[in-house]
Amino acid sequence: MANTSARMLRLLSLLQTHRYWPGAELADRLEVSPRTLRRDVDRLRELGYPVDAARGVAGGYQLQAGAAVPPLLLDDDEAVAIAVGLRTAAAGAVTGFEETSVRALAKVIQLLPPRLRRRIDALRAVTAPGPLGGGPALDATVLTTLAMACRGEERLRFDYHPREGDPASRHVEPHRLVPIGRRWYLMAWDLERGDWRSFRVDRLSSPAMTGARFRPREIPGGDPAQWLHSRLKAIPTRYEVSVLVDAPAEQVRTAVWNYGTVEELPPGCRLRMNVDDLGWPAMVLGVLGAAFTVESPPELRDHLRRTGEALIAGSVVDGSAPPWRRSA
Amino acid sequence: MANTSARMLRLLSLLQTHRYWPGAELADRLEVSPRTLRRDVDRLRELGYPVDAARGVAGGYQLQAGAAVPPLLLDDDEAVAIAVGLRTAAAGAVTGFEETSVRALAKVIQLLPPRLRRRIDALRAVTAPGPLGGGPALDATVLTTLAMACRGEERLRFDYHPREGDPASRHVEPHRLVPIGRRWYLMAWDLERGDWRSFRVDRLSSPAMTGARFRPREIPGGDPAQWLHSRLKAIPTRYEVSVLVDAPAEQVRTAVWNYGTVEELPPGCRLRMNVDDLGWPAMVLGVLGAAFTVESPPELRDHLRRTGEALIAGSVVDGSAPPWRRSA
DNA sequence: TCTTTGCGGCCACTTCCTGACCTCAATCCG
DNA sequence: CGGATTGAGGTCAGGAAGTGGCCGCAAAGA
Repeated sequence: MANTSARMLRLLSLLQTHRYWPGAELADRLEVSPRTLRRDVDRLRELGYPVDAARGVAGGYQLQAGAAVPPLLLDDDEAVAIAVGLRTAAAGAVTGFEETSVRALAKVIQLLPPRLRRRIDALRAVTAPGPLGGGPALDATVLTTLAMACRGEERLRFDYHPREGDPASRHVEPHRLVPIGRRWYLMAWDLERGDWRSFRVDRLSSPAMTGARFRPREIPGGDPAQWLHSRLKAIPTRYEVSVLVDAPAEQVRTAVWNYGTVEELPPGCRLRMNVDDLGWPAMVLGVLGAAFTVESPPELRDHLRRTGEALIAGSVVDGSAPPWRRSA
Repeated sequence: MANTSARMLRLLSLLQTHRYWPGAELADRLEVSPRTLRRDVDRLRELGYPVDAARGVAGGYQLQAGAAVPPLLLDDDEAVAIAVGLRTAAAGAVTGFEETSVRALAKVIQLLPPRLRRRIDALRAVTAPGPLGGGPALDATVLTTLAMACRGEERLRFDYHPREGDPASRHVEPHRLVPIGRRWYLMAWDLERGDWRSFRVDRLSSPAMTGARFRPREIPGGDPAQWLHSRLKAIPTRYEVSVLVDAPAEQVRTAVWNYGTVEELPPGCRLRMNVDDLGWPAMVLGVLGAAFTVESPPELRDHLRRTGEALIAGSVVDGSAPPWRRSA
């Protein structure tokens, strides 16, 4: 603790917390003379972290924004908040940030003390917001374990429940984690099969890093995202939704988030979505409040009619017991 | 750059990135002898950051999780991802983390270089997820400016558009930022009126820190959240929704997020929400797919009927032009 | 078994850190 | 305007600490 480096870190930490610190107080906290404090501040400035100083009564030091990101010195709550925020972003709350968020999350998680990790894991699954249960539930712990294994180039064992067939244990060299649509895929070299495989993260459970490290192999084709895309084209979704909507494309785009594609078709637009569950498109259409026509699939028509009837039924004025009680 | 402190930070940074570093390479990068590197690693360990070392061929150093959060050394992308994630969490994506997230966000934002801040601000408004336009649009830049002013104890000017009356400029000493329900409120001492006031953040625009610092006053009653709550009770929402739902309380609770309260009423439950817009409760009811009865308000019945009819209308099979084209 | 790679003691040399003292400069207050 | 407060920074001497080179040792893996 008597170290200079340690003191500099503490100083940085102090400067990151409150905001204006009188020199005397800083010197006191760091247990050095004011002269040395001034030198420390100078050192920080030389390192590229601009420290602002105000003179006169109620003067003090303050860390400002500089050219580089200074080392963030976080307390527990802040670290947890950051991890939680990243996890949400990774789960798709912010379009386009899934991958970067997972990378940053892996870094943060890896450095976090176990007790904080537990606090974060306590908020178990993070569902992508929006679908209200329509999206696949994503176990954030699984996701971060995978990300850490990719980063650390560590072999991985997990149970995998394929679309068809029985669950089985796998042993792989994990390479990349790729978000496509609202899902995450793990690209890995399957050690038992001796070939590249992609795994849907939500079908994967109890991943465990084995501790064995490996040298990354060449990824076929170079671009993993593209490779995955080409593989996934073959996999069908349950419903291909196509709806003509009488609303500006922009409005529809906002409502569907990035769950579907919107095609301008003045004065309205065509909305296409690939989903396994019809609840989400129904909700979007209901909220839009615009006229629309279903092109496909027929099942969506049924679903909409049923939802519509349910809404109307519930809106009936009825002073007696609710219908679901009467029928019971 | 020839400094020990700087080198330690660089070492920490390196150890935070890849994962396993051969000692020779680290020594090379830091431009010191291997012996000194070993000493640096020791120093890190003494500071409480556990560095794992593996011997033998393909050995190396690796930073592990320790008792404390080590200084996070982030690159640009990671910093942006963190800020974006925090912003989303602050906007209410994760229940219960709004306040902590905003605090952490203020800290991060304050330290971020302007170019990164611009990248973050480019993703303008973050709407609370869920309502799909139903919640108030929150300008994240405004929110962080307020948080920074609170933290830095700097006076603030902004334009405020009250619920009733004309917009006017305000000059305040900002004290706390409090999330209540889905909204943010700023507690501040109004300098012109010489009294405590609360401001709804989404009614507030172009905030600017004046640079003048102030000494925080005593907050009346001590607990700001409570004080605000008592103030807000008086303010009515437009609709008080109450619906009996034939579904387990737990399921309903998941669907409404924290927009309303759910009261067990076996075999179903009663859902209460206070909203300004009926779209959100309608959506929840539609997605639930359970039978329900509206208790109040009457407007919700109309709204549901109209939505239901719209859904049914759109589900009609019709090979020709869509209805909204025929009528045009 | 042999090689690779980290561990850490020892030593001499050099660097830089520290606290004390001083003068100066900006800011705020009355 | 003058005095008080608070930061800036030069200089100096003593001492603490960092450094590289050397060594033998201990794991881990082929």
